[in-house]
Amino acid sequence: MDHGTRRQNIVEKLLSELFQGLIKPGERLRVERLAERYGVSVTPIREALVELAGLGVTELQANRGAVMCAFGPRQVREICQLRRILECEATRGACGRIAPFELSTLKAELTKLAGARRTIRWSAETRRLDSQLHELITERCGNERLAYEIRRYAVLFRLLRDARHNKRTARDNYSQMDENAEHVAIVDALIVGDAERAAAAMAYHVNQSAAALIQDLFENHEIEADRTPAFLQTRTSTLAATI
Amino acid sequence: MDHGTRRQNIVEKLLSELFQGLIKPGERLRVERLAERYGVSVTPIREALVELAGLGVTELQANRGAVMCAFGPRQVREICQLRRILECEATRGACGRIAPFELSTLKAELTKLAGARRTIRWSAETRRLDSQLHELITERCGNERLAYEIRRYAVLFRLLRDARHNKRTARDNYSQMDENAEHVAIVDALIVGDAERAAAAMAYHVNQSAAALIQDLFENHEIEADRTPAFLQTRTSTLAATI
DNA sequence: CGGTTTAGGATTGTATACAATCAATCGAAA
DNA sequence: TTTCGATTGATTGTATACAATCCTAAACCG
Repeated sequence: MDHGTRRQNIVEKLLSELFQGLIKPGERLRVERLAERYGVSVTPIREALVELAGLGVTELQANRGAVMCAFGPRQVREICQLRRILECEATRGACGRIAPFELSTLKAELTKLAGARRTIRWSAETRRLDSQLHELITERCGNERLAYEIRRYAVLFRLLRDARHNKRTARDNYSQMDENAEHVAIVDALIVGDAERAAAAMAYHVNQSAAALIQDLFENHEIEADRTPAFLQTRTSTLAATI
Repeated sequence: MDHGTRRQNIVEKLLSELFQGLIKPGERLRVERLAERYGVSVTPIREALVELAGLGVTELQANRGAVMCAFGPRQVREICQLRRILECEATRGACGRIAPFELSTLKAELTKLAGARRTIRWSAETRRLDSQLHELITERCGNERLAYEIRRYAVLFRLLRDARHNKRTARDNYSQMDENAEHVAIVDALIVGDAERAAAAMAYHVNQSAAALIQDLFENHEIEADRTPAFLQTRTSTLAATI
């Protein structure tokens, strides 16, 4: 039935459970237990853990198995920061590599949507155009490897968004700031060929969605002190060791 | 003996062989053959292939195994471009997070080395300080995930440098432009806290080493036309399909 | 009483056996 | 002759059996 796709399925399931808080950071992932939980043997489980380690969400310790890495607001922020770095560079690269025709078509759809009533259909269309814009920029960025890394992170991002969706109540589902305006800003800059402005618009857009993500996923979460203080306070001990 | 580390060993060996041109792009990697070649069973081979797929050097096709991805000047350039993106951002982040004491110590070593005679010992010291600077910036960049990705790419980069070293004749081993000067420029900018100048210096440094790498690895290679032409020439057909 | 050591169980890592899938070839019918 | 389908061989993906390693804890000596 699913012969040949078990590893990928398990990767997605484990990621999803992690993002929903069902697996706690530091928890050991025992292959046998996971195998019986998902109704498969340990082989695809092990391979999934290797893949997850490549994504930086599990740590493989030799002869000691896999443990979940930390996951909280800070980690989400870091994921989004990395996504911002990658997508901004892709936007710069894509500038001048996308036909004006494509851009104007996209812009027309976006502006039409920006003025439309906010229904379920509107929300779905917004997400569709979001994916379309990001994928267009990714595939035209001129650097296959950059595109590959962006897609790797897109998986993480999509599952984070799903986790957010599961957690959210239906109340303010459409109250988010208008993504379409942010998209139009990106497209406008691409149309006139201003790479830096396009990158800046993309940075703003990614930061906005990052903030919304963290807000909804961890709104009742204890505030963690990750505004790192001046280096001298915390680094003194390590300084003595490294110098 | 090497119980628990076989996967990693095989990852490194396969990467090394790829970078030396012993495995051709598009070639299918049959697990059985690799298993007997390396004297292990197929299990660690399979896991290594999963990990390599995460690094973007193999492609896993469901029920059809793994094939080597393309590898040439273009791919090396893309790897280096990504490294530049990551390390530049890390440099920005590390600005203000490294104690002046550490920076001045490092600068003293670098300047001393810049004036020294170019012996084998000089070369080794240069590489040592190169690693030290990059690792310092990486671990202080303030973003654990960014650091993780940089280290992932550092593996690729180290093996590329090794492959270059194997290919190089002994002749002009030290004729490279002075890396130490580039390092001093980075450190200087960090000392005065100018994040953008530090990032620019890092960009220059990474680009220089990328050029040297490509030069030595592919000097007799056919020039490939990857200065992508205006989009309209090659993209016309796909345009019709996607719009 | 404290520290070291050494069985025991639990868990991982590796090898191997088996099932599912794919590609290629052969053959038969249109 | 060409095209469609079945068959077969090769190869992958999965399950399971076994070996190596780690963690715990109790026994043993100082």
